[in-house]
Amino acid sequence: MARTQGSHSDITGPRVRAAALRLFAQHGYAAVSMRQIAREVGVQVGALYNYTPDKQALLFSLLKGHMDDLLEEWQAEQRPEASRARLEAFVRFHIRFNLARPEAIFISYMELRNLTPENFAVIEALRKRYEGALEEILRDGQAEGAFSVPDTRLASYALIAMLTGVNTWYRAGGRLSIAEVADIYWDMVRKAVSADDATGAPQPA
Amino acid sequence: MARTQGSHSDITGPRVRAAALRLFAQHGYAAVSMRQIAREVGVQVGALYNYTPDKQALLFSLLKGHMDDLLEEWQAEQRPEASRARLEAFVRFHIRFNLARPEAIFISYMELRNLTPENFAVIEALRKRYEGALEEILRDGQAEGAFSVPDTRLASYALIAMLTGVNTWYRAGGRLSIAEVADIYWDMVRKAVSADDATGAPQPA
DNA sequence: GTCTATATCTGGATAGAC
DNA sequence: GTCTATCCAGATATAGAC
Repeated sequence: MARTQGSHSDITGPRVRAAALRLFAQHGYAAVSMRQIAREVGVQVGALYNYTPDKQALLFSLLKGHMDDLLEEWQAEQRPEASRARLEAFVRFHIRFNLARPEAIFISYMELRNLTPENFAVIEALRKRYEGALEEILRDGQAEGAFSVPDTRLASYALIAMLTGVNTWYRAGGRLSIAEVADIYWDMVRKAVSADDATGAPQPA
Repeated sequence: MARTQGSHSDITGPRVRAAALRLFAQHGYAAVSMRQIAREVGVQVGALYNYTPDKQALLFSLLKGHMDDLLEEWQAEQRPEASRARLEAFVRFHIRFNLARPEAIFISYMELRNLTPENFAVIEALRKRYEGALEEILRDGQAEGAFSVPDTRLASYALIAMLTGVNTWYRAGGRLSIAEVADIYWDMVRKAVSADDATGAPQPA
């Protein structure tokens, strides 16, 4: 910081992205100025334009990189398994992945409307691909009779929302480890998609 | 629109709030200018300041009014019933209430960080009161043996997130009515909090 | 690659006439 | 209560020296 001259292209680029990610997550894209980002990096504002053509491209690059990571890591997780095991893997992967990068997750949900229409379409397509993976698991399990999920589309929306919600309250160093949280959520998911005999009827106390 | 003079305090006030709600929901608080709001209402910018001391107060007023409505309507819904019936009432109320005012719900989640710390504390306290109502239902049901929810705090977060997520995909005039959506979500919630015998063991196909 | 300086624009908010 | 005009701060982005 407070450096006044010199060339550091190798490290400045990542620092610009890191600063933008942090500031966008904290204050919101529209509320963050290029001056703020420059100050955080420790350069003058003009220098930022060596690394991004404009502010919009910076946001898009962060979101695109995040979605690419997500799809790549989920691909690497794939095993040929029964639906129930695949669903459990999805639940645990989603929670673990999201909690490892809360800022990227946050801007991925909050800043979609600040993308240009073209950029939005790209991100949206990737998001649908990921969420489609969950729906496919539910469809397969329903077909096999492992789950009782009459509307797999709605169920996939419901489960994604529930799992993603972990990021709104989880704080590292709290009462529960990530694995414990995943255990509890998996238990709820497992029951939510299961067949039971209590439909409508009151349960025995 | 395009009107150039005259006094309309009785109607301009609500129109300012309506325009702000719509624009904040669509573009985000930070991205919307007072000039845009004025244009939407059909007045000049200076006139807005007859109805709000500043832009921040306008946002706070919208969020506060929304939370007051929410808590008031939920109170009116209360009946002395068994936990299971109270949970069902919560699920149906939450979905119905949220789908009736998507813009207010949207800014209530997206614009919290654009409140001043004092204003944020007020809204946050009201939100906690509402979410606490759900947790209380879960605690009661757990104590009565009607539910199997080891961690009522986490379960309340999970269910709230799942239910609130409806607003991200539901569109009026689509395949399902609000009541049908509520039926499907209630079915998942009911199972998620129920006791079952499949813990860990694979189910018969 | 970074700096300083600047062009150009838009923002929130206010003053005073009507 | 609304309008017009304006202040002033801050925004994105660029130009040209080093």
